[in-house]
Amino acid sequence: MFCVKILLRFDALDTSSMSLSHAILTALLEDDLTGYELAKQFDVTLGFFWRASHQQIYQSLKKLHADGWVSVEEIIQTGKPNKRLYSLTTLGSETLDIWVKQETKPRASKDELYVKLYNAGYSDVNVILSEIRQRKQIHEEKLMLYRKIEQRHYREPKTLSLHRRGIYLALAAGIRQEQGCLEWCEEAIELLTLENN
Amino acid sequence: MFCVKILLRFDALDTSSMSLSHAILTALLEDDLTGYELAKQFDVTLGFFWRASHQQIYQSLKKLHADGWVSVEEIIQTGKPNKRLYSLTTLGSETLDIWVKQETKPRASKDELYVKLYNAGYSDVNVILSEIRQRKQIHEEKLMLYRKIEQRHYREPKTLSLHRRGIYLALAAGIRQEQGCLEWCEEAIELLTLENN
DNA sequence: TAGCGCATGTAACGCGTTACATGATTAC
DNA sequence: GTAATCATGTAACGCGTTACATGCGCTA
Repeated sequence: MFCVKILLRFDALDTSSMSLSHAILTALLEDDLTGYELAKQFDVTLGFFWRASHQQIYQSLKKLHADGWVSVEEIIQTGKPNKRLYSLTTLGSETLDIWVKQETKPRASKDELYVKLYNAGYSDVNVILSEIRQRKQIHEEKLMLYRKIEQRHYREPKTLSLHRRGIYLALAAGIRQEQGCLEWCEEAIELLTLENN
Repeated sequence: MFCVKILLRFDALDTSSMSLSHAILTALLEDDLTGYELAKQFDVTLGFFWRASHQQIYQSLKKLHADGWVSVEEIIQTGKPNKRLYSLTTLGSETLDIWVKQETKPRASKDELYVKLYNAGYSDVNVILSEIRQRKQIHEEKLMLYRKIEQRHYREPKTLSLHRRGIYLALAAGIRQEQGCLEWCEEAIELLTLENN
């Protein structure tokens, strides 16, 4: 008896990962934007949930353009560098739609701080404590920012359009998360400040 | 006028990132383990906060060994493949300690679901909704698991040793997170099920 | 006889970060 | 004179994922 193994490779476009691309396409849904503007956009709204550096964005845009998911218009400027204004193509929005409809598994949020906690008792707790205190402050600041945005633009979520409700929900997730982290920091500080054992 | 640029590169060991390595070292604090056992370990406790596949782990172990942070003992077995049992070296635990004392910025938890929410109003909401419902179930299951562990081993955190308090706090963070996500899912389902607009 | 558990690995490839690079204009 | 803003990029490198590979023993 013998056995023949046949290996066939279908190197299809990997639409499943490449999430930055999809985040960019999403940002382009509402507005045509340049790479520079996208990078700024990612520093605020969308970037709360998906960080990206300008280097990454320019690389992605190049790829998105090569794949025909976005089109470019070069805008000549004087006194400033020229711009490249990107917009969604039909193919692009179709691809985005397909992606939205695909399932995505939640990726375990990796946080080194939790790994560090496993070192309590082996390493100096005060160092970990001071890091948690710092974290607490960060979460407080973020929470305040999110709440401010909520107050300004999303006071009555039920009256919003579907699209704005989606954005509100992303914000709401951020608020809950920061709130939870904040409370955790307080619990952690209390528990680690107790008389040692 | 001219200008001479001198570029010096100090390619020091990058101790700042490489977090999987540190997670492995942390796991080795308590026990000597094989790669296989580590992979299983990462499927439970530590892995709640830092996922890793066996491929990654074997690669990291190789590197950790080359750097002298762990030592190996080959264990000959019959009927099964041999094992390689790893243990922390003095250098390894020192390096770990240095890492713990370094600051780590919280990495924005990337979640594609939030990006997808920005597509509400452009793409089919029902698809997003059903994904949120699925998420809800996942969070419920995780929460139950975490609570079970809490009940079993961490009922009175204040009486625990420092080391166990650290682990409890990691667990507590997990509980809060799942709880928060769960509540968010409920809010989202309610808001997106409303009469469309 | 098919599949799972044990146990270890290699290879390919994409994502993400950091460092480096340019060059004009405007504001302090 | 210094720094920030506008605007675009390249290169190097490590992290993470997926696919592929091996091979014995036990159990349903």
